[in-house]
Amino acid sequence: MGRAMLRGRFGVAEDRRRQAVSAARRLLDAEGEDALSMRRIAAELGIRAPSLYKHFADKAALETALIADGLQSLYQALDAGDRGLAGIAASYRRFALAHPHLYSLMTERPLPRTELPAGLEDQAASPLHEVLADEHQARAAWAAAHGLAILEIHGRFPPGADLQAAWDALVTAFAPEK
Amino acid sequence: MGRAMLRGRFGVAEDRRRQAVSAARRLLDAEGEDALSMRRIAAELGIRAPSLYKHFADKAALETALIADGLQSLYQALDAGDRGLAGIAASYRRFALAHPHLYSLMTERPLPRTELPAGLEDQAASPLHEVLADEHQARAAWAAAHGLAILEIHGRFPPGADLQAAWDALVTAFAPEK
DNA sequence: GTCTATAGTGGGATAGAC
DNA sequence: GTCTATCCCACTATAGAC
Repeated sequence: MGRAMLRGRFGVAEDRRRQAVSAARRLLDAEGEDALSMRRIAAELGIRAPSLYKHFADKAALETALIADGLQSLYQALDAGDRGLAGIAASYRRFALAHPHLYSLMTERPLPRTELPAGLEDQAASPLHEVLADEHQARAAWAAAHGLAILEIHGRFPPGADLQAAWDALVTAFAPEK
Repeated sequence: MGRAMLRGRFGVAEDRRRQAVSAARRLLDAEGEDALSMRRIAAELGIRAPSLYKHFADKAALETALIADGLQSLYQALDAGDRGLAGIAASYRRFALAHPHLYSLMTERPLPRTELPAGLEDQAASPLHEVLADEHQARAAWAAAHGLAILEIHGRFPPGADLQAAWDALVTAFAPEK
């Protein structure tokens, strides 16, 4: 039995990729996007930056893996929570606020669609589409949730604003039973 | 009569400030945020980067002036258009898509409230508050408009998606007469 | 108010040895 | 697959002459 099998589904190289993505997520959560340099990520693994290029073509490839990881996590968060519109909204908000820098990285740039695992984007969106069948309504509702989340992350609402009330207003506005 | 009076309301320094902000806006519109360096902005004026520090304390101060200029333009766009919710939405979208990099700069970071002209933020928000009196609804509607605009700017919707239909769904969801 | 010169920082990425 | 050494880049910002 070769070593590869003892390591399970993936070889060493794949492990390093996963480790690098985890390290990048830790850095992002703890220190924000400025900390996301090849040097810092490598240091988290106890190696030097040039070694990362044996596992990722360039920094963009590492970021794409990070975005895919984030989409997976977001889907799990939505899937695990309450299935109604209010529940989805609550899970979405909770995820965004728990990982603000990751959430920004995931949403404030074009999606590298061709580099992502097939179906991942649709999977992450599926809980919302299950409760809002009309695609235009679903897009508007997603945009509204994203807007509230990202504006809250960036501290754009007046200090002391009751944002839960704003989320409630969003849910009411798009409530399917209306 | 001194030279200052011949120049109108502001002196030379103030002119340079305005020129720098205009140059920054041109650069942003034409080449995006990466082009917004002190060197590039100075070059647009035919001077060197260090000279800009006679007019702005640091880069953040220049960016704040740029954001204030953008808020002013946004208000003018909203004020000049149709006053209903649909009209405001249309003007908002048009402004964001006409100046995507400026719009990103204006919204994807905390607002430097204490450094902005007093009342500017409220003025920009006033057209929406005139049509949506409930503050929670107004916040949700603003977030929805921002979400649609910024996601469209970043190319996050599926290619070929009918985004006008999504904006229509937004307006319908928040329509005051409902 | 502009200039030149430069300090100081940090980044992505490659070459080639082991 | 990791290392060291290094390249090349770009940026913000300051000092001091004019």
